[in-house]
Amino acid sequence: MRTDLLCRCHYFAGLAEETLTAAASAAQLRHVSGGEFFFRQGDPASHFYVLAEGHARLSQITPEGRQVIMGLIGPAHAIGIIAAIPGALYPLDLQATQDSQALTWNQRTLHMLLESHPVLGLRALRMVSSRFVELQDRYRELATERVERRLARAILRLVAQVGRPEAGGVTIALPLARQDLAELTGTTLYTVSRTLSAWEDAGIIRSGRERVTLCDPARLTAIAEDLPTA
Amino acid sequence: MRTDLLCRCHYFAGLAEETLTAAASAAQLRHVSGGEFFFRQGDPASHFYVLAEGHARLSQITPEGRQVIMGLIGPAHAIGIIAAIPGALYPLDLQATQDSQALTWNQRTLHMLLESHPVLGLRALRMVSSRFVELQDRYRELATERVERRLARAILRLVAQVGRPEAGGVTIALPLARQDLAELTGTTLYTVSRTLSAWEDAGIIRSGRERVTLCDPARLTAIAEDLPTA
DNA sequence: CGTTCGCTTGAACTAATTCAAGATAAGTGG
DNA sequence: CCACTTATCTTGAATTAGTTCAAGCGAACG
Repeated sequence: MRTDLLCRCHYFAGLAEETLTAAASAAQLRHVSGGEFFFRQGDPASHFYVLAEGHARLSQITPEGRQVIMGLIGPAHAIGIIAAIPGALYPLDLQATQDSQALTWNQRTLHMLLESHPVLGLRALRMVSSRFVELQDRYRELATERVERRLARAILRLVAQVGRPEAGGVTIALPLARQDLAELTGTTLYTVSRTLSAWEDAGIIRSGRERVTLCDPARLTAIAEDLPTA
Repeated sequence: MRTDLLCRCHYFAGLAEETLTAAASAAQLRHVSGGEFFFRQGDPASHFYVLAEGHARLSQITPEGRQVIMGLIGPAHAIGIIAAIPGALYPLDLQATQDSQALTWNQRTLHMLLESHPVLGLRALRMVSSRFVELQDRYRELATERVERRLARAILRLVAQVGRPEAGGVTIALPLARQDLAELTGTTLYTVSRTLSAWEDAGIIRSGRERVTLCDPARLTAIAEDLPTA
């Protein structure tokens, strides 16, 4: 079942059976309780992780103490390939938001794997590059777009990532506070609350305590893409 | 002299003589006139570049036509390692802002180099990772900090990168319009102009047409870091 | 010498933040 | 089961940082 998990993860998907079993058998299992940290910003990058169960939050904290969420991590996400680089430090926090389990490889194991399966090196480059491109897009959004549109995009992304179909809509299957959405989109909890309220009045979403259900994806997409609101 | 250039570039710095000469002799030289593009967003990522002479701008353009500058590139900067990934597309534009020359490797050459010199694979991962971390920092800045502070940081970075000492200060050795600074910091040319004017009145900088000279680095740093303005 | 391009500055406007107060919902313990 | 406590969310009102628009200046350039 470990190899199943690895298959679902972009980093390992489609690799030779032999590579997968080698990786799977070299992995250790680590459990982290909700609220605890897999690692902290500034720690030596000692381990590479593939989340097996639970959810976690990648975030940075500013010198003034304001938090910025760089990503929400679910099962089959790979995190921390930076551990392949000798001497590197983690650039952000990875905090479990629920009780979580992850497969993990330490630096030495990772190096052995990379040496005996060179394709993993190219995969690592591919993964970091694609994250880089995503981050660039978010940067451009933040630099040029209004809060409402950024929030719309964030919700669409989350629905795509962890949406659970339900009567009358798709619910984001994560406890997600207004504050979290604010830190994810670079705004304040008040603006998020106001915007969600407006969308709820318009019948685009339904929402409650730490919960958002998307009812009218087409209209939210129209907001995200600035299409005519016909 | 090609190997000299490579040595000054992070990607190749400190590698074995043999690797450097292999890379240098496999490279082609490409000339691009000011205003022309090395590559455009969406083009197949066919070449890896190390800029030898001139300057260039990495930028994205929004669907609405607003430009965001992701970086300013000078001699000895490596760009486009994404060409090592089969099937990848360039995620942004690289436009020469002056007549420029670059060493370049096409995909096939790059693969041969990477295969015969495995250290280059790790270097690639290291380079992308470190750019990723930088971008994360800029993202956090954009999400949490005011324009003045972001502008201060941008100028300090540029001074560090391409500062030329001069009587009474350090000048950014690049034609740099207010508009460029705006696109670099996610604001408008008007706000940049007002902020620079205020700094000039305060004696922190001197500035003119497409030119900025930093006179009082300490005070600008104080603004960037929000230190007491004693 | 006139035109262009980049820069400055004022004035009006607006999106978003901040602060404050209260409402709602979810636990907690008696 | 109910009162108490705590955390999340909502909403109004005041404020502000930054944008947008408009007009004009001044240096560079053909």
